[in-house]
Amino acid sequence: MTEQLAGIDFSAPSEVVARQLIGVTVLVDGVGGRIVETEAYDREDPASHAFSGPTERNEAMFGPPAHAYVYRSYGIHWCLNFVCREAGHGAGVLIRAIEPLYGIDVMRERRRTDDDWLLCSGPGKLCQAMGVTRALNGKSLAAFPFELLPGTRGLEVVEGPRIGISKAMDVPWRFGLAGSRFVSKPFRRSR
DNA sequence: TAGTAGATCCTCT
DNA sequence: GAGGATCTACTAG
Repeated sequence: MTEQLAGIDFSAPSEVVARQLIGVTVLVDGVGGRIVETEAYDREDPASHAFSGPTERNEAMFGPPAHAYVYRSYGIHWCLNFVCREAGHGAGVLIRAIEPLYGIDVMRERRRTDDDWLLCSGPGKLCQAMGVTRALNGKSLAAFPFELLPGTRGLEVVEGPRIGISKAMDVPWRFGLAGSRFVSKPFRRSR
């Protein structure tokens, strides 16, 4: 149905969507770039906001797939998730890093840096650079200001343990574009 | 260069 | 009242 966006089936399990999102270009109001790093979160995942059931904050995560779930982290930063699976499931993919391609000047101004790596190499940074706030929580990824463009197929995707969480750290649900210098932390090259 | 701690505020218990 | 899917600056080696 409409869960297909940029060639991605958002009704698939979060770890599948997280892998497929690598290489896809995401824009917010024309500003953004290519996704180079994601993390998958699922309802049955102790590290996930959805683990303890629906609340006012994570309501969007239990909404329809291919929608945005934006939350505040550590009271300071915003983090952007894409909802997947089906409505009511409570699964999502955290966008951790992108390669800046569009509206770079705008991002540099928002982030107050000329270093492209510092623009979007982390969940909080990319939200600041792209102007993501809670105003976008629950918005459809198929409608303005969001825009998703299909990525290059056949990209090499690497995986590893997730970052910045205190539970289920051994689950390899972090995905990244192999060889990209724009990931927040380098992946340990898997053989 | 790598490691550590503080900032800051919303949400849940 | 406590903790968190982070970022940044500061310190030690």
